Amino acid sequence: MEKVTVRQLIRETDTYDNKQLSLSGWIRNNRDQKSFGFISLNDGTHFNTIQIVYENEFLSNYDQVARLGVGTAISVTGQLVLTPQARQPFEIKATEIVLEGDSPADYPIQPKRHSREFLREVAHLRPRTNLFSAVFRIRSLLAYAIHQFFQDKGFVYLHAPIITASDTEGAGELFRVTTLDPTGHPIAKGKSVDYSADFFSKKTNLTVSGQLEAEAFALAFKDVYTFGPTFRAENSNTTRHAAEFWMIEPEIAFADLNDNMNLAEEMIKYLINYLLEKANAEMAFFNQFVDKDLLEKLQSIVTAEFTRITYTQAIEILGEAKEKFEYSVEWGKDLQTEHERYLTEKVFHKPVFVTGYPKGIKAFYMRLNDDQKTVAAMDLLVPGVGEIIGGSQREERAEILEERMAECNIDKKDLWWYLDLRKYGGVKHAGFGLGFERAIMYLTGVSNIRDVIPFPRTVNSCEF
RNA sequence: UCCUCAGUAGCUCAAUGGCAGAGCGACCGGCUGUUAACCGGUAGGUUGCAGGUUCGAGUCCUGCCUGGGGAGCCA
Repeated sequence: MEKVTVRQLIRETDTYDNKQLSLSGWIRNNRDQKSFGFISLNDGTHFNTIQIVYENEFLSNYDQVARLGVGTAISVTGQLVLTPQARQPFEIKATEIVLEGDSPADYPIQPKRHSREFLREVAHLRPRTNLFSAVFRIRSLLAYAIHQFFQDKGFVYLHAPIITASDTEGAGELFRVTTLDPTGHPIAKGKSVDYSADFFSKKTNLTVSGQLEAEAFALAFKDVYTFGPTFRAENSNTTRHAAEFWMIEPEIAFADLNDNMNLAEEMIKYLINYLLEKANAEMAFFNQFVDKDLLEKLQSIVTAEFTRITYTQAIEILGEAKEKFEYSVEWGKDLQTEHERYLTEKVFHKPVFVTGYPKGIKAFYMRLNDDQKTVAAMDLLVPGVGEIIGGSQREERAEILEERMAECNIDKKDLWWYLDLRKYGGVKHAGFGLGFERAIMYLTGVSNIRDVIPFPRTVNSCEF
């Protein structure tokens, strides 16, 4: 007897027509009648379920099977029969159904609509629902697509360190990493902490970005990317922030801001095309139940050229807008969420790159423009999510970089190795960071970051 | 951290200050092709917690807890 998966049956239905086969999975729904019944079975290999038909006549344990509830694991032996006139293209006529793992009546997932909030409380069971089955298969596919995109271009994949000693970027609060015992010596109340006694003999933290290390590798391999977890201990309670999230950070040498934007745009389009091609069932589901305009929106982006404007132009557009903003628009101030969303959703209706931000609101490593006032930064704003990518051309001129570090109160000694990169064969280079979860949100229409991370870590929440 | 809304059966939600309810799920029964089936019945409650006002509080007041949404910060 051939063991098959739902995925095989759906993809190669014809080759299994009328064949005897066996498969195993979990019951999504069981509808019994007097002498026959129907089970919707999902085995995890495909988004869709398949229908198992069972009849009293052929099953010795009909009464037992008829009582099996949602979530029960079973193995089925039977024959595949085409049913072109029914709602499903084929079904399995069971000759044997074996109980593998019972699921009692208090199983929390029911064949009905649940709130996302409730499902977060049962994060260990929610991947068995349609929505989360689709989300997490997309997450897996997207990770693969990202590797394929960069690997096809010859980029080298860099594993940036998770534990670092550099907290220079100022990107929010850090998670301290220490082996010191907080209940005793040498952390005494009211005294400063002696980190020389700590594991690394210095203050260390979980990384907030792999960018600085990626720059080092870009100046050896030319084109590199990181793809790994990053951490922020920021007390932010929004649908777009998590304490632990993944970032993709390509870094390209002998390249400027335009090359950087071209890469970002090409990557976004590649990812959309990849999903439209490889995740039909899931994307159709999102389009039907999560965001009715999703497919239309994504398809239009694949063919559209992303808008590119400067920060100064953005300020002008916002200044002339009839919209009333809560925060004032003024050159030198950072764009607020409401401004970003207005630009991408109301003015351009597609992704927008904003470049050339004032140096005062951007990080020290971004390359100073000739006007001495702005830096070669870029943010990619997309409808629905806001900022999805932040990047820049890096400052490759050692003197100017040191000046900027001084302005930003960064000690040269802490980043001696970063300055070395300018000293020895330093060239112009650029890179950007893409929030992996934000990309998933954008591509699926799911609006809460807690619903695209398998077991999300947010403020006050680290169950599972 | 700030603003705001909410918390009632396992879930999704009702209930003018006056008998705490429905749908789904569960359980029992019915049904010869169901599609989150359908039909009949049964069980299921410390109304988030602690106080207060009132003849009477799910409902009003105070404090706390938890969650959602928005903002800041950012990816």
